[in-house]
Amino acid sequence: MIKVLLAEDQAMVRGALSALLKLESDLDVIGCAADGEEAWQLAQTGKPDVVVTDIEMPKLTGLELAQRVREREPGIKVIILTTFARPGFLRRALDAGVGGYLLKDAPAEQLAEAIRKVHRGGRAIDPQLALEAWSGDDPLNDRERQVLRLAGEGKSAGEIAVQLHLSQGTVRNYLSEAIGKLGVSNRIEAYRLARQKGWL
Amino acid sequence: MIKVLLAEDQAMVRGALSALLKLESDLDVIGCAADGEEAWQLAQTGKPDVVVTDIEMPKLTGLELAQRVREREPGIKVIILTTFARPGFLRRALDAGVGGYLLKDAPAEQLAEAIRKVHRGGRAIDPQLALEAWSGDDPLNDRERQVLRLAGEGKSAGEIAVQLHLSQGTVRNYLSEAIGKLGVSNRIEAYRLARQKGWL
DNA sequence: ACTTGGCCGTGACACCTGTCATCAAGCGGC
DNA sequence: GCCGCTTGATGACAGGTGTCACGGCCAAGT
Repeated sequence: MIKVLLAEDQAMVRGALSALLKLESDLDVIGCAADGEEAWQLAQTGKPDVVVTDIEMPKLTGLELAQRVREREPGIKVIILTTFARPGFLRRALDAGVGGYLLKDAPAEQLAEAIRKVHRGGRAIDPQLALEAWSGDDPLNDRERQVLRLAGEGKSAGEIAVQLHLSQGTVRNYLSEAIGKLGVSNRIEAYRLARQKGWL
Repeated sequence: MIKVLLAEDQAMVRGALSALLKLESDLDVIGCAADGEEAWQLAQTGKPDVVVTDIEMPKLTGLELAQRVREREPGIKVIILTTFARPGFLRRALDAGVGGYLLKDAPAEQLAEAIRKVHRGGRAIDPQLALEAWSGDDPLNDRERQVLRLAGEGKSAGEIAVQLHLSQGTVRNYLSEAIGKLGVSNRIEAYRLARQKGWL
């Protein structure tokens, strides 16, 4: 009997996934968490074999959760289950030592399969995504990322400068750098591209 | 026995919701569709009592599907099940005559309940969303929406002008109008706000 | 025929953006 | 020490953006 903990912020999806896994006779859903923090609590008390988690969650993201689990509960495996086919996310997930990375686009049967495979010590990485992951590296540095994030929220160079304690000119330099590196022609496109790639 | 058709583009979620509904003894999931077009085909052949559909789907959105169902298969009820708590979406859904509008944030039990209620001829609208829906009207006209959509993709006034066969100055006027109406200070914020409200 | 209102365009202005060359301070490394 | 490197600042410039006033056109209303 494989003990599974489910972390997913959308209640409807959480309940549905739970129902899905309960159909499998060799899986035991020992808990459901609505955010990363709750998942971490339940992981410590419930001692699941595998944690299935979304990435975008309140309080603690799935990636942060994975990292913490590896550091402090290395016996527990983590599988990321997310909407986002972003190479950057997969990269970071692998860095955090996850056992699996599945997309919500994948057929439902794959989830139980992945849980069994990871529990046996294997890895379950979405195949087409695995290819993409090594196709493009994040060219941005920390400052460029920060600046781009704020620019994407509609902030002007001046506002960004205040927030980051830089001069306005420096902010514009970083933005210009980012725009150049990404091969686009303005901050909006730069933001969209970086976001789509999972680089923010 | 209530016959249910499920339309949802993410396979994992589709399968999970199907598993969830199959736990209910009075519900019969007669089909699952991965896009709006497939859902429409299955709705015609399978004659479900209720269609549960996501909004964002390939080929035909949930809103368009709802409209078509009301026009050509008025006996079939539609329930929208979506991530997006956007007043504009709810408004359009109600205009399309849907029987229910649920959020994926809602507890899983509500789905079966909503299906039963709608099948009995009732309505199942997410309560907090119903309030919001009448709180703010879309102040934008068609041109402003078009221009804002393109601006949000990072296009400059010149590029937008070419695409819409307008002059660059006119495009800037529309953008300025939209920015003013939304009470923000640049096109990026205007785009984000309009998008968040479901007005694009 | 006259007015009203929506749609589109123009021109002018201040300000913001994106680019580039350049400079200064700090920080390991050999 | 001197070197190379990084981080941040500065100033200048062309071009884009946001605002505004104004003018023409056309389809209703009256």
